[in-house]
Amino acid sequence: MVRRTDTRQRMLDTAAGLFQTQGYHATGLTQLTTAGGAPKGSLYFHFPGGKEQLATEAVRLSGERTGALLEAVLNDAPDPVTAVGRVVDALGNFLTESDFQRGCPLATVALDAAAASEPIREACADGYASWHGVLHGYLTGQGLPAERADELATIVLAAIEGGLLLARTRRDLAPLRAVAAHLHATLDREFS
Amino acid sequence: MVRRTDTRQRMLDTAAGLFQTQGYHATGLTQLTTAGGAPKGSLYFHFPGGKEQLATEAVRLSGERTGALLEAVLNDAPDPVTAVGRVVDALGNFLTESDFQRGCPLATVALDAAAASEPIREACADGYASWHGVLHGYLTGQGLPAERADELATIVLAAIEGGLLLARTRRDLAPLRAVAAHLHATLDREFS
DNA sequence: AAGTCACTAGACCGGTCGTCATACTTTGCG
DNA sequence: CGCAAAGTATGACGACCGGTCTAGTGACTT
Repeated sequence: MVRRTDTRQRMLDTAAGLFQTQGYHATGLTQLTTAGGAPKGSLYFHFPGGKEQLATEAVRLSGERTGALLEAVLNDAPDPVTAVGRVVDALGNFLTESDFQRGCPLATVALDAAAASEPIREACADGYASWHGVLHGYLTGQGLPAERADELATIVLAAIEGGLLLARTRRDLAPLRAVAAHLHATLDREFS
Repeated sequence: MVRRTDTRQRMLDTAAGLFQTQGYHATGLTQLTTAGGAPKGSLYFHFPGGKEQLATEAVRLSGERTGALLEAVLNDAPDPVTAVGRVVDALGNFLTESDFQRGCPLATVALDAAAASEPIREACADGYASWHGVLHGYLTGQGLPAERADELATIVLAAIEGGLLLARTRRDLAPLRAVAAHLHATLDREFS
């Protein structure tokens, strides 16, 4: 099929952004289409499954992009401690730059659509799983046994997610900084 | 003013439950009122501020209840390690009992209403702050210096929140268990 | 010129939140 | 006791916005 415009991709981009900050139910189709400069009718051509399909694909997109970014930052750092430090720093910057609107790309949708749509919930779960995979791969590459890397990856992910949630809600980076310090100490001990 | 019925309280109760599992925007007024057995008109008698006021008060209620529960569990335990372990166990039970619907009482609303309503966001932030205060008080009572207790309380909170988020999304207690193990080790080292 | 296909506009119906006039119940007081 | 006043309950109503989809436009092919 020859695509003549980039409408579909633009829709996904804006959808990913809006869903990240507002969640699934708070984001209306009108907002999605006008913000993306696309006509309302086009949505059902590109996404026959409607809003749910759009959200599912947007979530998958966010998950992949963030996963790739995570991998890049990790591989670019000299050691695990600075690697994770840089990841948290970057997330903190996203938060402040967006006036505490842009936290985790998946969390908001994950929570408010979990009860409503199984496909969306799955997409979020897959996203988290892929991030976990990236962390796991990195940690084993650093010499950790698979089992320990698994656990540690989960802890890093959970701590960061919790830190983002608290920081966004309190409009204050302090929780994220505390998490960063703790992860620093934890990884320091792990790779002594 | 003398209150003659319990309608208001019932509304708050059901609202707290629905908002916890579905979030703010996903929960309609119709659902709120029918689930609470009260007609729509009564809502605006008891909560002139409408849905937003109801949500704000429901969030405050959830925050206080959970804070009290947290305090009770902590004070009932023989030492910090088992104390935090019991908290995580309890949360895990809530999750499984509710088929992974009931995670953190605040997180869902915190994320999906943060961008839409400042009063609700504040109520969530206050809730988290109070939980942090409970943890902080407990840790200083166990002999930790105030500054360290502050940081550790944040870490415990963030890790648990992240664990709940991941566990709910993946419909799997594993992340929560990893968090529990990690907090166990961390506290063990702290109170060696 | 006719046909095909990517794409779009706007109408549709159902549900949203919020309001209101009305009805019922309890309280205070003569 | 009885009546007025305040407190509380009710659900029909309206303006509006939600997501959905059909009927249509217009560019490209053959």
